Amino acid sequence: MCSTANYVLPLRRTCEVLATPGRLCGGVSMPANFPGGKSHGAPQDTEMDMAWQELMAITELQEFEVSAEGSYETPQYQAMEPMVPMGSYGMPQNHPEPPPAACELSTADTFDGCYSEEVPVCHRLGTNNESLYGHSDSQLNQRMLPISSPSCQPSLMALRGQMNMSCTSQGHRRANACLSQGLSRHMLWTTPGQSSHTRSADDLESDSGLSLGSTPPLASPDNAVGSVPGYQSVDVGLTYSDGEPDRMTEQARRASIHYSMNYQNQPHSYLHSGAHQSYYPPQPNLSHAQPNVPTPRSVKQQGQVTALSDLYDLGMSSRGSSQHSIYTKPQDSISTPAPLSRDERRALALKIPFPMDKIINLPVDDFNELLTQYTLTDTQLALVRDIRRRGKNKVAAQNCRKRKLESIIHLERELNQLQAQREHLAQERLEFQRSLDFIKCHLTELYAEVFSHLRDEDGQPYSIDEYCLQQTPDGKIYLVPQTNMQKCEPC
DNA sequence: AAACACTGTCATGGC
DNA sequence: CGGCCATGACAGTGT
Repeated sequence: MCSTANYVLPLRRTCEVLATPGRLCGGVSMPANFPGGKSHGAPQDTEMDMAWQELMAITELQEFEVSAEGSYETPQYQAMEPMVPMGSYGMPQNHPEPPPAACELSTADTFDGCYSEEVPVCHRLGTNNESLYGHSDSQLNQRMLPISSPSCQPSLMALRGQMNMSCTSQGHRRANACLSQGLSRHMLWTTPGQSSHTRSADDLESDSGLSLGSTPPLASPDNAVGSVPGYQSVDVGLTYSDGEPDRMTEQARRASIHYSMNYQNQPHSYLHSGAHQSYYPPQPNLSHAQPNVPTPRSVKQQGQVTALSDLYDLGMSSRGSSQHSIYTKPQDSISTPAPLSRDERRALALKIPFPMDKIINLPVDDFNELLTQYTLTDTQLALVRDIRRRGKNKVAAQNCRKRKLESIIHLERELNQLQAQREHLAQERLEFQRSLDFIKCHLTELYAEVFSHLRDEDGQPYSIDEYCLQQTPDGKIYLVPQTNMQKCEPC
């Protein structure tokens, strides 16, 4: 059954083939007379057969290459195909302890105990030795993988030559855990040199509501108070400094409220537009700016709204919120409402006869229709359009910031996931590399074992340093002199 | 006082 | 072409 004749057939044919000039990269032939029959002892042959079968199986592994960064580049490996599915060899991660990276497997027992588990293919082969021994060389050849490039002879020596290569690239760089932390919201929000720009007094006024480009200067009543004739004709009966809203006296505030209440007689008075919404720019969702987490500021906002509601309940149309003072800590939220916003004050000053929410939220057609219902001066029209523009932009800015925050949260989450995935892949790569090192080590030992059983015509062993085994595209194995082998390597 | 967060506003570009 | 929207930038305000 375990006839070594079957085993040595390929090598006998090797001798025959090698006798043909030009077959192996220059036609170097080296007759390898392998002991056949019983003259060399069955036990030795059996052991050799097993080693050979394992070697043939391992040969398929020549393509099993985990590309390590500059650590393991072998053209012969890359030229071979196809690749054995990795799963067939059992990844070391299934074992509590990974196989040793160095050649520690010098005994067959070690193979049985380790490699057979690591490489199920070999295990399978080892348990079916008899049938394997009965294979004809063609059957054995079927187990040998073809070479992708016939002109380039794959060399088992290439594997042997790599046996000493250490896989130093296993160490993966730990994912930068600080990256996520570094991507702080603050970093994204901060704009350098913000405070370096100083505005002139006019600029400050523009910040207080002047529309520099879209609206002619007369559209700004704050400026127009002293400079625009059209505005001078407006007597609102109150004085305030736009730049000092907090200094708005209670008397002035009451005056403004009283003034606004005069609009109750108008067809679209502030109160008619809805008590809680009148003069109240759209606050689509105050929680937008601070999603989910109620900040002290949002609490204050709520309190402010409550106070405003009280005001409205009292019949006051004042919204009581300034663009910057809406979050002002209510010193006396009941008796002292927050000052009006600039636009609200301007609207009051110019006697705009409809509420802020309508100015801002009405569709453009309705808005234009609303404007046609009143005879407004150019100043008033400009102010109304500015109020509308600013109000819409305010909402847009709030939404924009909300989206920005959500985007940052999403990206941070994604970053964490990618970092975890990267670490997982790095670990997997390390395990693959260990497995590959083990397989290489095993292959080297099998290679040496095969050589130890080869004999020339005089019964002398072949030197592993002088000869090498080569596999041809048809799967045959040849014994080639090392010097010729080296000559063939460049191809 | 400095740093930071939040907000409103403007300018700009795209639709 | 006007209106709307999105967004970066800036400044004011509060914590």
